Parts: sequence; structure tokens; C-alpha cells
Amino acid sequence: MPPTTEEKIKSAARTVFHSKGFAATKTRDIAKEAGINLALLNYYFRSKEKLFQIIMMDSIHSLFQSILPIFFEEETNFFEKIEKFVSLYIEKLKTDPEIPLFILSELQRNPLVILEQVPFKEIFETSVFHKQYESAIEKKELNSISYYHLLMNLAGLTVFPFIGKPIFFQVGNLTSEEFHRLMEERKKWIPIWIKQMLTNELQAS
Amino acid sequence: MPPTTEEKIKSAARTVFHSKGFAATKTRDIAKEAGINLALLNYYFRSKEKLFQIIMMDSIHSLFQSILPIFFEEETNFFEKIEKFVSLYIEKLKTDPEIPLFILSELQRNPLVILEQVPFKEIFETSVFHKQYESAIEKKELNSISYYHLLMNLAGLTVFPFIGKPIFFQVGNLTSEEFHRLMEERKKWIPIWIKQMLTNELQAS
DNA sequence: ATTTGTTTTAATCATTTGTTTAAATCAAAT
DNA sequence: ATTTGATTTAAACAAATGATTAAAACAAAT
Repeated sequence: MPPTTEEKIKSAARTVFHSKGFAATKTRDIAKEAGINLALLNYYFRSKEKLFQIIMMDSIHSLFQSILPIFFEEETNFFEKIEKFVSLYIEKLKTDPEIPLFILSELQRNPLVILEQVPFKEIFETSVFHKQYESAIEKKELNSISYYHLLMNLAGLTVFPFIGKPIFFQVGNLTSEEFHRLMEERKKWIPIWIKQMLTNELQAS
Repeated sequence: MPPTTEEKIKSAARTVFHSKGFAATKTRDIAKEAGINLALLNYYFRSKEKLFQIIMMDSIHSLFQSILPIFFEEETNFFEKIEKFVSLYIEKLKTDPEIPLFILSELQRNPLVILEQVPFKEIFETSVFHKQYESAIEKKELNSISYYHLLMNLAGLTVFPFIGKPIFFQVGNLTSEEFHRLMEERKKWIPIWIKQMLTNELQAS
């Protein structure tokens, strides 16, 4: 079934917004990318702003919906969750590498009302993952490191290579294939690094 | 000595470009922020684009010039360099947290010609830091992990918390003071984590 | 075939935006 | 005080941009 006009516009809008951001994206860019008449954008979505809100909502969803269930699983243990998260996220970012930078840069420009609808606090504080972490610390199985540090490290190690991709490409003459191979390697490494950070004795500096 | 008109414009441009990016920044925003007549912007800087190039160049410089010497020091060893880098960078980002996101998002929108003027490749491949790393691996003092992974981890752990700040603020009800305290803690932790990652035996998963 | 409601189009509108212009102001030199 | 060159200002311009309109094309129902 061929895509409807509405789908064509949404898809084009996603492409252009993701690559240029809200302000640099012109409605005519989207119309051209979609191969439709400019007026249809307003006909189907009222305004550029409304269309943007929809794309932003979609993007946030597509970035979080896949990983959330992992953190609420009862069957898997703490480190299994980390392994699952890292693999799934890197896989997601290999197909949609621009989403994090898109969300974060729009977030910098104005505090997206949308974000308030994502119950981050509940998610991270009431998750099984969080409970397992606190419990392991209590039992002295893990070093006592702030949950924030854990989240920052997990996100930083996983997401940053994609955000900083253009820099890393400049550093070495990194090709796209080499980059993808590195990201595959990180699926294995990041959980190991996190584990080391949480379980190893702290050496004197 | 009071700032000249030219300085007022540059300073205002830096503020507005950093917070909103090139496309969302209007020349009138800059004029207003600087408290000057709109025409003076073109009088002193020819165009918005030219002014932007100057600010971008400045920003890249301010982000790299301070850290580069560290990587070329002969006196300090490998881990001392890491400690110095992390401390200096976090300190820099505490005062100018928007610069990395500013650079990276503009870089996503179009491949900044400016960046080619930064000799990243030479910097990272000919640095004393790199030589010390390769030599330590050769002597089996460090695990053999790709230099790219090291750079990604170092940058990810150090920079990402600042890029993702709005998200982390939403996750917990993180205050600005708590965030800064966490960043102070990371000055000590990140070098330890990197050391663990490079020196610890790899445990079976 | 005609009617009816929906979708698409080309043209147009009003605002915004980057830049220029010409006159006014200022400050230093004569 | 006058001249001269630099700086600043208000006004205006042209192009770009988001949005609307009115007519045309289309498709489904009668």
C-alpha cells in the first residue's frame, strides 16, 4: 500500500527536522522532501509548530519506549538489564543516530513541554533496575556510587559516540564501517566497564 | 575600560548563538542583547554568517586550546594526563556548559569548514598521550583496547552529563547545586573508572 | 451523468528577517 | 569654530517564510 499524503509529510518532516532542527527547517524543505504541495502541510497539520510537536513526541517515544520495559523486568538481574539496554540502544542508534542530538538541542533552545509528559522520575526511581541497584549496594555486592553517576555513565558511554560522531570521524580517518564495528564492540565492552566500575576494589591513585 | 561596540556585539552574539544556535538566532536578538542599533552588526561584522564564523572559531578554540597542551606534556605520565584533562574540562564546562552542544549541533546541520582547520588527527595521533598509551599496551601494562574506545569513553564520561543536563534534571529533581557537586565528584571518579577499564582483569560475564 | 465532499494546486498575503542607505551625531585635528 | 572621518541611528528594501485562499481535480455515492 502506497503511503498516504499525511504519511509522506510526516516522514519527510522527520527526516528534515532530525537533520536540521526546528529553526533551520523551512516548510518548503519539508514539502519538497515529501514531494507534495506546500499548502498540504497546513491542510493536514495546521502549522509547522504542530507538525514539529508530533515529530518530537514520536522521536522521544521511539527512543524510550523500546528500552523502558527492560528496566521494569522482574526476570532479569541487574547486569543482564545493562547488557540488554546497551545492545538495544546501540542497535537503535545505528539506524537513527540523529535522534539524541535532535532532542537535546531542541531541549536546549526551549524547555519542551512534551518532556514533562515523559515520567522520567517515576521511570528511573520506581524501576526494578533501581531497586536491584540499591539492594545490591545494601548487600555490599556493589560499590556505593550515586545512581546519577551510573545513569550518566551508562548514557554517556552508549550515546556520546553517536553524538560526537563527526568529531571522531575527523580525529582518525574513521570510515562508516569502522565506526559500526566499534559500536558492535561497545555492546560487549560497556557492560564490562560498568561492571568494573561498580564491583572492583578502588585502587590508590 | 568599558567594552567597545564591537566587543558588545561579539559578546552578545556568543550568548545568543550558544543558547539558540545559528538558525534560531535573529540579528535583532543579538542587537537587542548587545543594546546596540541593528545596523551596527553589519557595520562591524558584514553579515550574520561572518559573525557566526567568528563565534564558532572562538568557541572551538576555547574548548580545545586549554586541553591540548596537556596531551603533549613530556613530564606527566599517562594517568596524570587523564586526571588533568578531566579536572580542567569539567571546570571549563561548569562555566560554559553549552559549548559542546552548540558545536555538535551546528556540526550536524552542516559540515563546518572551520573544523577542518583543527588538526584533530595530528593532535590525537602524534600526542605524547597517544604514544604513552601505545607503549603501555605494548608493555602489557594496559589492556589492549582501541584508542578510539578510550577517547570515546573519556569524552562521553566527561562531556555527556553537561549535554544531557536537562534530561538528568528531569530524572530526579536535581538542583543546580547537586549537579555541580556531582560534577566535582566526577573529577575524581572518571580517572579511576578509566584506570579500572584499562588495567583490571576482565571477568567472565 | 450529477452531486457531494475531499484533496490538491497555484497564487497570494502578511510578517519576519538580513541587509543597506542616507542622514545625524560624535570626536579628534586644524 | 570648522573640517574631516568615523560611528550611530531610523527608515527602508528585498527576499524568505509560514500561512491562507479560491479554484481545480478527484473520487465516491446517487
